[in-house]
Amino acid sequence: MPDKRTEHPREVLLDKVVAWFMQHGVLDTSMRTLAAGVGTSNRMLNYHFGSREQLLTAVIERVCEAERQALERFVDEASDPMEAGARYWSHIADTAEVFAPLFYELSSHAMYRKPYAETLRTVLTDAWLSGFTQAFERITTPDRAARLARLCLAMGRGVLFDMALTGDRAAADAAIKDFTELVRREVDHS
Amino acid sequence: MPDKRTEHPREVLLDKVVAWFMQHGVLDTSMRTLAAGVGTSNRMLNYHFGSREQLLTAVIERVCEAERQALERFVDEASDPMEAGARYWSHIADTAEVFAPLFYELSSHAMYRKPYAETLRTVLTDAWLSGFTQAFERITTPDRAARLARLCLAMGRGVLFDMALTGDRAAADAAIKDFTELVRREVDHS
DNA sequence: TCGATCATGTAACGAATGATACATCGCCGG
DNA sequence: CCGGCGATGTATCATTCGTTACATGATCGA
Repeated sequence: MPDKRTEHPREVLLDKVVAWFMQHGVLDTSMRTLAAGVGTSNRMLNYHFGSREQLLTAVIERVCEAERQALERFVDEASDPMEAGARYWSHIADTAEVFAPLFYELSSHAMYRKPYAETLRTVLTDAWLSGFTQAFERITTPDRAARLARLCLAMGRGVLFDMALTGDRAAADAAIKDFTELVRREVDHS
Repeated sequence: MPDKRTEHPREVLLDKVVAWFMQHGVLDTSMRTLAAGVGTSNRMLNYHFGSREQLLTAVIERVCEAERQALERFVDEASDPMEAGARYWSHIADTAEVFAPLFYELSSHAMYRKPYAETLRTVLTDAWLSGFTQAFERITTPDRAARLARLCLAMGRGVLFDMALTGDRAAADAAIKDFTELVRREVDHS
């Protein structure tokens, strides 16, 4: 068990804040509502994070960090990119119900605000694109690897979007399966 | 020129509101800020729309209506679904810079609120899925048409998302081109 | 034990919010 | 010409917002 003093209350609070945001949304949640939702006071939120803006930044960094770790695991396991992708998709899908709305909300927020867009673009697009490309280069040419990587990334997000909006997990799984086969045939035939 | 009295001020106001939202975002825009942005007063926004919530509903219905018309044009022209899709993509891409952020913002908003989700799901997913499926049934089996339709829809949204976040139109065009060829080969080989 | 430092609760501030009451304007029908 | 009605401007309501001042509690080293 970690020493109580080493788990800074700010981090513990941030975990709860992210969890709350995943269930209730970010942009129309006030500091007081959020504070009540995570069992503290708005006074504490401002004490630990400084301001609402800094809290939002911390939230974005936290989810981006989770993304980075997920990518790292993916690259480590991606000896067969197709299989690793399929396995990773099931993890995404399992957690998507609470994760996807926050993901798209923060992203749309970033589309209006360049500084956020820069951060999210780096983490969500550049990093994943690089990871996918590396993985595909093990089974095809670099040029084709880059193209397939972009398609996989886009497809994953599109399917995730549909699932978040419709709640239809089965259809999403089927779509990923269809697409995986499509790509596999494409790689084999080349 | 249409009679001045028949273009209800509410509708012309709604046009301006949607345009403003596309450039500046919805959720953190106040009635006063919005009113100033579209050259009126918050008094007028409440007069014509009743409340902020009803205004948001009107905005969603407006963009959904635009979607419906776009779909209608697509289905009419989709004798060759692949070519129609490519043509329609270029239209999407041209208008995406101001359209996509609002699209994803409203969608993420809907993911937290079931009533909105129902409306958006019907217009954004069911209708388009049906349109794509119809188009593909002209060149392949019904089962495969449904599967391909879902893939195309998801891919379009994923690529649109990437483009909105990165601003990289060329990469998006290339991805759509790659995917189109992928699908075309799949249809031809079956 | 004592003091220091971090954490927390209470209460309040000024500003901004969504909404409205009231008066007024302009236009068209009679 | 005027009477009604939709549209608009002005001013303000009560709330809620993000933030902060001040006081108190908790915990641990010296």
